[in-house]
Amino acid sequence: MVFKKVSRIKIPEATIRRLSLYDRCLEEFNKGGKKIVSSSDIARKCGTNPAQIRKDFAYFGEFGVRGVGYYVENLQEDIKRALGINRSWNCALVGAGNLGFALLGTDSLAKRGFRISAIFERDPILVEMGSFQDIPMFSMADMHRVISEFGIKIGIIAVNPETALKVSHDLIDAGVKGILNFTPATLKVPPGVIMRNVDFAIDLEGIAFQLHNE
Amino acid sequence: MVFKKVSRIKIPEATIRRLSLYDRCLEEFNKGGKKIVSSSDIARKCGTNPAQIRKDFAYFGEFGVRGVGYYVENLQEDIKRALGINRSWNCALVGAGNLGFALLGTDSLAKRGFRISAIFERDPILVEMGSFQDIPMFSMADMHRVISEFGIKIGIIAVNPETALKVSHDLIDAGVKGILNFTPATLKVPPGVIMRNVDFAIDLEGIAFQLHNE
DNA sequence: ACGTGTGAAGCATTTCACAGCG
DNA sequence: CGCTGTGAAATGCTTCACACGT
Repeated sequence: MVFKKVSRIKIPEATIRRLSLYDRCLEEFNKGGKKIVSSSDIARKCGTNPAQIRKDFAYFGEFGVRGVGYYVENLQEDIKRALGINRSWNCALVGAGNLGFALLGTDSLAKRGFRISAIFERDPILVEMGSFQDIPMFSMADMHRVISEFGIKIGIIAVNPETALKVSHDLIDAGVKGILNFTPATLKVPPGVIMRNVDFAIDLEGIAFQLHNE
Repeated sequence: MVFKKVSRIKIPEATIRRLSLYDRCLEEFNKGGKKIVSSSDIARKCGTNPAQIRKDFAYFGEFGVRGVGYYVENLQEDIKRALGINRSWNCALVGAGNLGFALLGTDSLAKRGFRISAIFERDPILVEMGSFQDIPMFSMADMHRVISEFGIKIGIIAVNPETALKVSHDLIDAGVKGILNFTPATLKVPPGVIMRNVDFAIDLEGIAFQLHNE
């Protein structure tokens, strides 16, 4: 197996998203006891085409064996390495409302290597509790100190839209380099900081549009 | 203003997403008392470029006035019409866990014309309550009957991943044509049914990838 | 013989640049 | 004159088809 240096080739955002998907598929193949898969196997399972998959891999190296296929376990390792999730990432959750609890309640983040290691919340009564599920909980005022102390690089904004702008500034001031924003607010970030939005309403609007035009 | 028939021209998914964004921006311009905006105004506010915006509009018609710009209110109407959200859509929420409550607790869906008009939940104790925030709550077994009676066309899956596959089948059987899936399960749908996935972990992996490569 | 890896072709989307119109 | 609307150019992404290695 050969692993390219990612160097200065621009890799399509779509490729990255698909790699995450492939990785999930492989998880299932693995559970099913499959040792070797072909690009067509993966394609069938996750609804892309085989050439796409091989091309996606090719950005990062040669992960397979010609005439044979891909060794499931090796491939998973390679993909994780390519994505940078062959390690654990500490995240800060800002906002302990229903959405925040939903994120804490699912294991799908932890399973993918994202550990929420601090919670920040406005409501003093909640903060009073000190922690939730063994994750320490702080007031908003502690954000700068805690995030730099913990060396947290990823922040998750799950507050109400009005507060989102201030929170994003505070996170960035504290040294966060990547933000996942669950509010519909359009937040601007300085270069060097990555920002990704999750907006249910936009997805629903996409659905509405399709249905609208039969 | 001229409004094209959407006819059989394929409109990029990305254009649809951006239109939703533009609409939000206009909301803010509107609140700020602005009556007329240019494509550059919108571009600045939501981080695209003016040509992109004009091109996006052009798929649907001529929304502006040459030499002048766009009348904010008219433009919003036109965009909503283009997206098919100049009306209200009834949705069914399946799963009344933290995530479900988070969706119910935010007004951002209602503000965009999506009304959750039925909740389905597995836990009998919750179902016993009969309703939540005036929205009737049913057991899973009632899904087929209620959805066809109410004429619901959009379903939101907010259950655990193991249950997601069955729920998707049940929704489709009941006549749902669009599904928003919050689980990481990869669900296949028959032609004629739209499926959109919301997967936080994939977005986080996108962030991790960027950070990983400086 | 088989399935990967990859240049080249094909398609889609974005950006440019300017004509058109108030 | 200014800003939209739009063909044409540029860019980016996906699919094809076949050489290559096992």
